[in-house]
Amino acid sequence: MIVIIIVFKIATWNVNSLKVRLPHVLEWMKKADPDVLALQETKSTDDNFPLDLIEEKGYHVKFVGQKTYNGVATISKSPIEVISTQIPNYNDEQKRVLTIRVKDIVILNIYVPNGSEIDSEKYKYKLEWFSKLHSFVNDLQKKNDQLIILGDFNIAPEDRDVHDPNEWNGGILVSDAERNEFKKLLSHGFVDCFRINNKENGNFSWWDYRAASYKRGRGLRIDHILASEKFSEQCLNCYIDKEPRELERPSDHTPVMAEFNIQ
DNA sequence: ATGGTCGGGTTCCGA
Repeated sequence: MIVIIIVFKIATWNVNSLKVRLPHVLEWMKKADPDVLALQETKSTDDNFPLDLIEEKGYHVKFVGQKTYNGVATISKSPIEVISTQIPNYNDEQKRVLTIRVKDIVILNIYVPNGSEIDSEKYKYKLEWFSKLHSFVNDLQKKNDQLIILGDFNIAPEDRDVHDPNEWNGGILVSDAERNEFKKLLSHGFVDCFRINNKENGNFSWWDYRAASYKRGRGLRIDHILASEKFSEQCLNCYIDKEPRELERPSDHTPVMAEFNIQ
């Protein structure tokens, strides 16, 4: 009996300005060969989006941006159908969401608000944003079996995702309220792909630019790929690639990629 | 050691 495995690779990367990071992105795509790459913090208006430079490499891309802040884009080797460029029924000026379909897989690319400080206005916005996300995800689940939520969640789900849990204890990105939002996604039928096979601590996707955090290993795992439960059974592997964090002028985040058997 | 460094776009804000 011959078993055919078709591997479909889905990745996420907060690039912190696509204009600055496009060479890193194209180089990484050549190396890692993702079928889909979700980008956050493009910081590009739609007018200025480097559409031609991506399409001339043979990729498809959809994007939603704004001036100065936020912005998300999703690049794909095969054609993209856009489902939504926002959370429906949520009047939010900030461009943080892009939902697409590629090959019967629905992929929700999110840039979760950072939250700034506990109990700040931005923190309240982060929690409100999540409440709207949950109902959107619930709707998507009704219609789609193969569902991916990925992006910069700005949440380190557990202490093993934090370089020094005591130092971070209760702060932004690790507070109970934020972690509960992440847990709620898991309890509503999603699996954190990275944690299927890797239970270790010390695996991070973001290191602050300041205080030589990367060199000192002071990171957090805040970029995630969640798969709907049934689809997660097809996940073969999920890894964080630290290599781009070592380049000149790196993003403060590094890519995360999950591989699925779609046969 | 309670700071630091990026990016965008102006002379500061957000992360």
